[in-house]
Amino acid sequence: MSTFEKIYKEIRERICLLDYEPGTSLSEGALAQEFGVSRTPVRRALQRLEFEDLVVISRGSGTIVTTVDLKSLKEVYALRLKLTELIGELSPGRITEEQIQELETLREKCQAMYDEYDPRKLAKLYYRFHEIMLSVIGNRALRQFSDQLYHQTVRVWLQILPDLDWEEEVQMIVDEMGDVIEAVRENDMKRVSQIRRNHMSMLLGRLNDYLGSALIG
Amino acid sequence: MSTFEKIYKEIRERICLLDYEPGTSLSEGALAQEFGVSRTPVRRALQRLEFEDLVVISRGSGTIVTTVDLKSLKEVYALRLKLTELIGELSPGRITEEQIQELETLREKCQAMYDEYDPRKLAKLYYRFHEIMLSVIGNRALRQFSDQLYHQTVRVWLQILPDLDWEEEVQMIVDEMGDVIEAVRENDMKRVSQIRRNHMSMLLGRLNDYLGSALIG
DNA sequence: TATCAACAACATGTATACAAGTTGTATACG
DNA sequence: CGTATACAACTTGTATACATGTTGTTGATA
Repeated sequence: MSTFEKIYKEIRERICLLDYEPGTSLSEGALAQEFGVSRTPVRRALQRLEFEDLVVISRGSGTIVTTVDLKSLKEVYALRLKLTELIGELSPGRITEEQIQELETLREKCQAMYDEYDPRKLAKLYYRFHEIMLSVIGNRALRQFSDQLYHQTVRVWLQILPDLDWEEEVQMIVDEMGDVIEAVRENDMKRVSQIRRNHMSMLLGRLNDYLGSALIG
Repeated sequence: MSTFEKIYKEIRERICLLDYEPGTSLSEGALAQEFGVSRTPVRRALQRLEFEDLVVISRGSGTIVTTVDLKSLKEVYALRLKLTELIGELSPGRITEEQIQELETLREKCQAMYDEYDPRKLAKLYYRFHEIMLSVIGNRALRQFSDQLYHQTVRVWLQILPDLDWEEEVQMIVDEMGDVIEAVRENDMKRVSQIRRNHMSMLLGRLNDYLGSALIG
C-alpha cells in the first residue's frame, strides 16, 4: 500500500470513529508532521476524502470534517438499502475459509461487548466486519459505492449510540454477524445481502425513532 | 470553477469522446505544458480520474487511459439501470424553464444529425443532455454515482457506434429527448426516470446484440 | 464606546527541484 | 548470433519555497 493510501485510510477511520468530530479543522501541515511526510501525500489523501464528502476543503479557510446532513440521511440510507440488495444479484461472491474464521472471531468479540460499554470499540469491530463483507463484492463500482455510503453514514449511528439501548445494539450486531456467517457457510450470497438489508432496515427504524423523539424532546 | 476542476473536466471529456483512446499514455508534464500550469493541478485532476476508474496511474510506468472491461460492462449497466430508477424515487426534482429550452435545442440539433454522420458530435450532444439530466438530481451521492457510471460506460457506445445503424441511433436519442421533455414539462420526474431506464435498457439490448455478433463473427 | 481599516497569522494552491521507479535500448560478452 | 547487463530517457512520488486567499485581532479614529 502506498504512503498516501495509508494516510487516507487512517484519517478516514479517525473521522468515522469520531476521533475527528464533525466540524473539526484538519491542517495539512500538522498532519504531515504527524505522519512524518511532506504536505504532498497528505493533500492527496484529503482531496480523496473531499471527493467522498467526508471533508470540505476551502482555500484560505481550511479543511473541516463534514457534518452529516440529517435531512438527506434517509435518502442515503435508501440508496444503501438498494445497493445492498444488488450485491446479491450482481456479485457472484466468493469467500475464503480464513475470512469466515475472522467473522466468527469478530462475532465472539462482539458478544464480549455486552459487559463492556465501549461504543468506539464496538464501532471498530463493525468497521472490520464491513471491510470483510466489502471484499467479497466482485463488482468494482458497486464495491466502491457501498464503501463510500457506509463511511458517510456510520458516523451517525456511532454519534447517537450513547443514547440508544446498549445491549440491544450489541445484540443486533451479534445477530447480524451470526446470520451472515450461517449464510456464507452455504455460500448463499443472495441470502447474505437480504440479511444485511434487513438489519440495515431495522437500524434505520431505530434511527428514525431516535431522530423523531429527539426533534420532539 | 477552480483550475484543477477545469482540467479535470476537460481530460474527462477527452477520454469519454475517445480523443484519448483506451490505452493512451497521458504525461503529467505534457498536459501541464498544454494547460499552461505546473504538474500539481494536473496531478490532482488525474488522481481524481483514477478514483473514477478512467485512468490507471503507475509509478515510473505512467498514466494510461483504462480499457473498458466488456465482461463487467453488463454489471455496470445493471447498476446504472437500478440507479436510474431510484432517481425518480429519491430525487424531488426541479427543472428550470431555461433547462427545458436547452433540452429542446439539443433535440433539434440531434434531429439535424440524421443527415450528418458525425459520431463524436452526436456523443457530445448526448453528453450535454446527460449533464442537464444530472443537474436535477437532488441527492448528492446518487448524482455522483450516476455521473461516474455514465462516464465509465459512454465510451463503449461511442466505440461501437460506427458499426451500428446510424439513423436508428440518432432516432433513439431524439426519441429519448422528446419523451423526457414531455415528462419534465409536467414536472413528472418519476416518469422521466422510467423513460431513461427504458431507453437505457434498449441501448443495452443493442449492445448485447453487437457484442454477441462480434464474438461470433 | 462603537466601528472600521490595516495587518498578522494562519489556511490551501502552485511552481519547481529532486528522489525513485520503470522500460526500452545499446553495448559488451559468451 | 543470442543473451545479459548497464544505462539513458522517460515516468510518477516527494519535499519545499512561495503565491494567494481567509479570518480574527489589534489599534486608530469618529
